[in-house]
Amino acid sequence: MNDTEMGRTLAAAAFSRIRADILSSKLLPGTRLRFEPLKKAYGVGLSPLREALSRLVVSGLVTAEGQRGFRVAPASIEDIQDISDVRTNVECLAFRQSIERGDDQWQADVVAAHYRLNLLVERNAVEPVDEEVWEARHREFHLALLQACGSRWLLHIVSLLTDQFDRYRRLSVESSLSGKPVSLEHQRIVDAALKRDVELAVRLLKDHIAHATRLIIENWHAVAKPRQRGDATHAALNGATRRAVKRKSRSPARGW
Amino acid sequence: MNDTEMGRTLAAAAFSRIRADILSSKLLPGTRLRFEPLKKAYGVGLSPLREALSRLVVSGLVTAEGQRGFRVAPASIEDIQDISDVRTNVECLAFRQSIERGDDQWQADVVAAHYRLNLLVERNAVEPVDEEVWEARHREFHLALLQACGSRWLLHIVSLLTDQFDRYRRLSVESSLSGKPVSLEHQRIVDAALKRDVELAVRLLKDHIAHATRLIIENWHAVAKPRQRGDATHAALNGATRRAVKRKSRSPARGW
DNA sequence: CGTCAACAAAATTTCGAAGCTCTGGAAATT
DNA sequence: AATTTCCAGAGCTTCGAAATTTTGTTGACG
Repeated sequence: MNDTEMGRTLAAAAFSRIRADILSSKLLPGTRLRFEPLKKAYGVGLSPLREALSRLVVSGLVTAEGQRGFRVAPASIEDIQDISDVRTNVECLAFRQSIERGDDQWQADVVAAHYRLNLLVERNAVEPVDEEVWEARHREFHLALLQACGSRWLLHIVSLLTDQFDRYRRLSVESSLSGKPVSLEHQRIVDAALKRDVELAVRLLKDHIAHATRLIIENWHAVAKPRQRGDATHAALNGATRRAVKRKSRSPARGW
Repeated sequence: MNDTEMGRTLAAAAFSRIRADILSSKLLPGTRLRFEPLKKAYGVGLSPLREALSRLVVSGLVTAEGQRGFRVAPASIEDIQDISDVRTNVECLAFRQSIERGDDQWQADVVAAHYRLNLLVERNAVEPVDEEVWEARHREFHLALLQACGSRWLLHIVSLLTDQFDRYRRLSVESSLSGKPVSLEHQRIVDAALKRDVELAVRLLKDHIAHATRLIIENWHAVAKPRQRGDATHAALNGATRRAVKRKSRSPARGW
């Protein structure tokens, strides 16, 4: 495991790894997160685990209910619709500011990030590329576009929303790696941004997000419904299956 | 302590209480958060404390550095300026949607929240009103304005930013309780919102935030600089004072 | 006299066990 | 037969001590 992301404490490492497993849909929405299985799966004790899960609760990827433990945050069409709307608004705002304020260094970073992303897409035509790597590059590309906005908080909020959005995308869409239209959209966004055509660039980004959202929602019924509130942490992590649990569902929603 | 906010676990209770102490500036920016003092101050063990502090890290009110413990998030003029800008953008967006979508129930809630806030201001002319109560009502009022926006995530983000903003306001401004101009601004915002004059209402809200931000920044040098990276948890919680700590400051910033 | 290394003290992080709450099912009551 | 109460098992939460890491100090060396 790379030590780039994983901080210096076991708790921070567990946080990163569980977050990654939720984003990659190895842990499905509604899955109960029991401690014994998690201990075995991630090889850490209770304290770091609780700490990691607590952080994920505030991040919105996990829910905590009273004395009844943790679950992967549930997923719904209403939720992804909301996330998509808010992300569009916030990210376009940041993009606008970024284009207006960006200097030469920013332009260079955008070009570089775009190039690195494309490299993967091209290589993928020859040999299969690790999905995880593409996700990282894709995230870096979108971040690069906004980097010059000048607002730490805007970037932080976009980051939160990107986590949420990506979870839904990866839950619903098989893989965006080989998507030709996606690459074309990226190219056009870069072109408009470098030409400082704010209105066009922002519109293209907006369409890009809308396009992705449409794909997510179209595929929704095919993927998301089965075993929504499933119970099996262990199952999720090694392929076995268990019974689903019926419960009166004490208004789960999110913990805020 | 009311059991409304404090959840059902000790960890959740500690989270609420520490959060409240940071927002009320009982715990100053940069203050080291050592465990022994905190254990005594809040009467809980290590596990719930760590969990609470972990959640506060993600909330942006506390920073964590490797194996060197936790601190109250530092404060700076750049930071409050950024927070103010982002809050203005996000909150105005939510307000706009709220006015457009709000129904009768929303109007009634706005009027009620405004009335409850004013009640306190008037009572304050007779006997001193608890600052904590005013803060809660003030928050509820602003929330009521946005409640009809229809977006859970927008409200969540506004809530995050409000925490940050309020910390700076209470750190810098003595008390907004008896502020006559503030009350007038609230009144005008309500009037415009009820008349569904979106442009006017949004502009007034924008000015309201800008006004508060100006006060914060004007008072900045008088309050915020002294003992910025102070060391004393215990001191902060009972009034004593200790030496300041000089350190090479391994790029603190925020933990994201 | 300043710099560096080793040591000792303090603080944070982690582990494993004990306490408490919740869940599910069986027995008793209506 | 349906509802309620009680009990046992499972699981979550919390505590206190052990293990690591950091920090401050002292002494040796250049």
